[in-house]
Amino acid sequence: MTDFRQDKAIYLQMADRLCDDILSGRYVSGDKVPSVRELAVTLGVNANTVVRTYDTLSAEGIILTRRGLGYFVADDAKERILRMRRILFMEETLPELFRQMELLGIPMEQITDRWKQRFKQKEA
Amino acid sequence: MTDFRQDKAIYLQMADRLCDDILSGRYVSGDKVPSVRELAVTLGVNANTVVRTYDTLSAEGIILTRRGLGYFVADDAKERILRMRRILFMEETLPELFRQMELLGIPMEQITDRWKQRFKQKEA
Amino acid sequence: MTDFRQDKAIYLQMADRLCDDILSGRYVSGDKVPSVRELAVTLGVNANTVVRTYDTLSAEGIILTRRGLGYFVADDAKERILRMRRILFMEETLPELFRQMELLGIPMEQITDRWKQRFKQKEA
Amino acid sequence: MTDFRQDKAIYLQMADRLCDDILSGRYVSGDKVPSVRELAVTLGVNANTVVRTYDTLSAEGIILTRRGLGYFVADDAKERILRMRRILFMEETLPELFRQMELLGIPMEQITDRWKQRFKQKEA
DNA sequence: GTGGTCTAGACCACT
DNA sequence: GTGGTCTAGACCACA
Repeated sequence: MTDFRQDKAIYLQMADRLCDDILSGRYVSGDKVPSVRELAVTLGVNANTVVRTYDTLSAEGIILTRRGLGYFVADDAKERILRMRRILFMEETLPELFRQMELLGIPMEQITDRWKQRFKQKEA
Repeated sequence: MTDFRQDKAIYLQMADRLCDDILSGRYVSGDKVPSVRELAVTLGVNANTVVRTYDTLSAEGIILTRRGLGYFVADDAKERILRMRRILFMEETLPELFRQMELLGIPMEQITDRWKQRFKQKEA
Repeated sequence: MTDFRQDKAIYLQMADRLCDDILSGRYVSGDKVPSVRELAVTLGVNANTVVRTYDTLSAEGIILTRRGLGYFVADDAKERILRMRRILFMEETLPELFRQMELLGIPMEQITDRWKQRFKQKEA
Repeated sequence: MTDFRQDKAIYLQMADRLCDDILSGRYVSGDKVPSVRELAVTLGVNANTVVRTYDTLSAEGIILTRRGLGYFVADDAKERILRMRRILFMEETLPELFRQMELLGIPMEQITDRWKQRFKQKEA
């Protein structure tokens, strides 16, 4: 059981991670993703949990199943994820961020400062 | 049943909103908050759910109960909330925001632009 | 275990039946559908199987979940089902029907005759 | 891997197609059907899958194997297929069609219209 | 070996 | 009592 947060279902966190991996290029269209049993062992979760993750992603058209062969990254997987995530970011994350900034009295400069700091760290 | 997200417990969302109201000044120290029954009717939720909200906030020292009178906003409520929220913002919200920006390829300029737009709207 | 066909997953057959019931008006928008455990007992299947059925329908926007209360038929459930089914009928069922008719040398008159027979039976 | 539906076993879909070809006259009694390896390459499937298809059709008496020579269409293949398919059509396909028509409110005229359209297209 | 389905049973959170 | 999640383990079909 590797590092999963308590406040969100494991199968959803696994789905999010796979999507992250597709966005970052770790998996590209056509790639085979780990088999259900393999991933279950790797992450120390039950096979059914992996099944649920793959089921979810499959329903969203992000991965495809080929009988007896495994799950594969869909052709337009990255585009689909980007589209969904961008909508989520613009319509949920950002408004909520701004709301918090106003409530907590955090100025935009503080955000941009942190952003630059992060950038410097990455360079180093 | 007014607009609650389904991915988080209603009683926690209600607690969050009450905290928001304290931060925004809608309620100040010493104010009486709505009675359990009243709030239950207003929001269309079960009375038990409201009880749980107030229990949670009580345990955090944000509201206090006076037997037979109701719940009242604690003296240092705003400070307590600010402290907790700021930590949450800096250690959770912001890192996650930056991670998403990098994954989605969203530049900081887009964030600041939106921020300015929001500011203009508020003025108008 | 009441009458389920062998060639299709039980959870999908259950989903189909619920959709049939919505189309036929047995359930209308806002109606509560049987609880997971109740339906499991009624149909003699495992609760997890019912969960899977409801999960699927939920993902398709046909039913909605309210925490601690149950599953309810969505507002536009009937329209959604009709839309999906009609597309399936026109693009899959009908072309396949015609193909079979040609291969088997079955004339349209035979179909219409059967249809009329069915109609008479229903009247009686 | 040419266009196979995912809701039915590939080997069964291949069997169906071969039967279609026999019904349509593409293959007649005594004809040799493609070798396992050839068909496997043509359709991009595993050779084992083709073997399974031919096994199934052999068991149904639709094709016959001659050791060292290959598989050949049986004498009464067409009649056998016609008999099985007609029963299936009348007892399964047609009742289900009618049920769908009633549920979806599709009148028989719409079916006959489409049928005529299809006929015209074929003539042209 | 791969996925797909189902069962049994447990624990949790919410209403 | 309601749904939500997870585990354990089994059996099947497919490649």
